[in-house]
Amino acid sequence: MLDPQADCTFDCPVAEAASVLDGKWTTLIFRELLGGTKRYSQLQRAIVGISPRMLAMRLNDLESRGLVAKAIYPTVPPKTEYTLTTLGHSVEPVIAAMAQFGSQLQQRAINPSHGE
Amino acid sequence: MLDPQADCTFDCPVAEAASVLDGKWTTLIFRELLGGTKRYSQLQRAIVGISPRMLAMRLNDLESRGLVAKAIYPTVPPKTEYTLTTLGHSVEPVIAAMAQFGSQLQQRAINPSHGE
DNA sequence: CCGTATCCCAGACGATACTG
DNA sequence: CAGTATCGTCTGGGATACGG
Repeated sequence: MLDPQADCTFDCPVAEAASVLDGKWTTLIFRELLGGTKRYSQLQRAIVGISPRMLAMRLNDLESRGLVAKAIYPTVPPKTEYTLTTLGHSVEPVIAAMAQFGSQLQQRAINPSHGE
Repeated sequence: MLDPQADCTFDCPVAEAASVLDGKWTTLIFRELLGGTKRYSQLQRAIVGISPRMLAMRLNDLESRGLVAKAIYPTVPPKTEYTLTTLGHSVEPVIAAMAQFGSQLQQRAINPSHGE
C-alpha cells in the first residue's frame, strides 16, 4: 500500500491524480464509464446539464491521457463508443472512496452533531 | 465544481465529495493535515507556491464544512493550529486512493506500454 | 448522431502590500 | 505569526450555432 505521506516535493502522485480528476464533469464521466461502454449520446443524457462542448473536451482529454478508448463506427448514422482502458479502470478505487466520503458528508449534514 | 442539478439519482455522494476536494490546493492541504496538527506557517512552508490568501481561504472553507478544527492561542506571538476533525479524517481513503492511482499514471508515463 | 467553432463572462487565482 | 485588503489576470466553462 502506498503511503499518502510519501514525498510530494517533486512529482506528487496525489497531484498527478488531481490533475486528471480536475474539471467540472470528470468524475461524473468516470462514474458513467465505470458502468461500462457508453455512446456519446448516452453520456450526454446521463450527465444532466453538460454541454456537448464540455463532454467532447473531457473525453478527448481522457483519451489523450490513455484512460479512455474511443471506437468510431463510420456507419450511418455515425456511432462512437467510449470505454475505460485498463488504466482508466484503475480510477475506480478513487471514485469508490469519494462515494464513501461523500455519503459521510451527507450524513453529517442531516445529523448536525458537532465534534472536536 | 459540480452542478447541484447533476443527477446521480438523488444527491450524488461523488459530486458531494468532489465539491469538497475542489480548489487548487485542497488535496495538498489535506495531505499535510493527515500528517497531524499543523500551524499556519508550517502549512505555508510545506505547500510550496501557495499564497497566504489562498491558504486562509481554503482553511476557512474546510473549517466551515466541519472538516478542519482551528485552535487559536492569543499568545505573543500569536499561534494557530489546524487539525482534521473526525469527519476530516474520513477523507484519508480518498487521498490514499488518489496516491495509488497517481503512481499508476506515472508508471505508465515512464513505461510506454500500449493500452487496449 | 457526433461533434466543433465562436463568443463571452464569473469567479478562481496570483501578487503585493498592509494590520492586529 | 497569522492573517486581510485590494487589484489585476486568466481561463474554465456556459450558451449558442453550425459542420461532417
